[in-house]
Amino acid sequence: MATILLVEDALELAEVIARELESAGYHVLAAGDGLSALDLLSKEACELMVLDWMLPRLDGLEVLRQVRRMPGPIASIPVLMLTARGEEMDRVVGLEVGADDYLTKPFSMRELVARVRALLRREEVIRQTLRADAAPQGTVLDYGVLELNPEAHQVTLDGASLDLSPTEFTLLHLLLRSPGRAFSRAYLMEAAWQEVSIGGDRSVDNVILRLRKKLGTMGNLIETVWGIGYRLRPEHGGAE
Amino acid sequence: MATILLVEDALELAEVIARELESAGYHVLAAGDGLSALDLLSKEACELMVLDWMLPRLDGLEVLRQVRRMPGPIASIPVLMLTARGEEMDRVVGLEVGADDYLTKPFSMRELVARVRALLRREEVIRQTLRADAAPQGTVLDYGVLELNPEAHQVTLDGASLDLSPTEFTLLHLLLRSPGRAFSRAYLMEAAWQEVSIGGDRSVDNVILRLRKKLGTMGNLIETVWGIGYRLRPEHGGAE
DNA sequence: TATAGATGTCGCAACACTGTCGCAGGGCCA
DNA sequence: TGGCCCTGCGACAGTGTTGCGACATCTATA
Repeated sequence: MATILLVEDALELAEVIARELESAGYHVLAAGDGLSALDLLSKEACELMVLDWMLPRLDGLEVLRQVRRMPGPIASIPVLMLTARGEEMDRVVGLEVGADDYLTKPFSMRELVARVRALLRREEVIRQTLRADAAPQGTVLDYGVLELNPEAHQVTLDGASLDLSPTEFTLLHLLLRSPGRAFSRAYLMEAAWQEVSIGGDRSVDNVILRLRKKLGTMGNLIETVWGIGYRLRPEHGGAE
Repeated sequence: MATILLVEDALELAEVIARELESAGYHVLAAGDGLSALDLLSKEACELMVLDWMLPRLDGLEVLRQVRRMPGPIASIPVLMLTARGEEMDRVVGLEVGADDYLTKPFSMRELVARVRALLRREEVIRQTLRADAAPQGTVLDYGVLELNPEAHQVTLDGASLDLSPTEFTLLHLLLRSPGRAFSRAYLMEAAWQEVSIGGDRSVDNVILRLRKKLGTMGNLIETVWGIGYRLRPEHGGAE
């Protein structure tokens, strides 16, 4: 699981947050001030930083600045800022230095975890996008009797042309690029809709439903991963 | 490597972005306001523009408008717009003015780079395809009962000569060169009109409409790809 | 300058797409 | 086993897209 660097000087709050994140399945490193945060960051591999605005020795803003100036990929680590005051000024400054998201105290642990999860997910979407981008775009994807041609924007099933709507096409394309991999609804939402999902992810369900219907007997190619989302049935020898 | 024009008035953010883009291998030019952006753009060769929505002197929207009105190919430069979370600028508004993508602050640097790369890549693909499509082709194209002779600038349907207007001819020629490939309206616009489409792509519709009409019963050779554009029905054994 | 053909724009109607809802069925955990 | 949550699925309404005729504009030509 992902490692999160928590930078918070208020000990009690730090403990609560750490516990919460850990029970959400993350590995948490904690720092009580800015300097040790920077120190830790340069030594340990972290995927995300939760950073309090007010810190002893080196405040959050300054930490953020320095992080962004660090060499290597660590400089672009996603940062979730915690700020006590909701004053507009603070936000603007924070954002301009390059925080990825912010949360104003007081906040619920539920919300914190949600934001963290969202940030990490977005990061994953980005990584995938970059990878997909490196591959030739117009590649025809083959998957048993299914064939998807991005250039012609067309899908054929067993040679017969399938008439898919844009959304259906995008989603199938996504699934087809990583057969066997399970995608969460939220992930699919962000990747195919380019939007942050705010609840109501039944839209994804519906597209899947329609896709399955159009696939007819091949509808079972799309498997449901209970409690998670969907995936394309891993392709194994001639099981058609 | 590609040159990117960064237009952002918040200095710190601009620096962070510039550093990030540069370490991603791009050459970055920076402007702090709209006027200097336009100035720079007309003097230097840039492949992409990252444009903040809120700018002193001339806001992003206006800059974009003027850019799109500039003479020459520079008008079609890909633009990635930056907006703050508060300023409700939807995809809709952005796309209406002709932004190719947009990002809402706060965003991660990784995401920015990902988008930039995606835009440049898309542009590159389009350029290549356009070049290929523009290559002189003297070959007579056959497509079932349709025959197009570029030299004679003539089309015959079932042996009978078809009277096409120049635009209609160009468009049909384009479609005919890649049967089955789906063309977006924007692409057709660029290819046949040598113009950047800024909305109003109903012109394409109309040419298609007229083409279909002239093709008579064969009008259904040109298929509509919903939400995308048009394509010539792939030619394959009597699947009518 | 008048005319005809070519081409872009507009508006309306038809249609496709998509998100939401409610209900039913089934898996998961205590 | 019972309750709860998740998923499947049909229906429906709002929205966006396309087809198409009508009209305005532009251009070349006599």
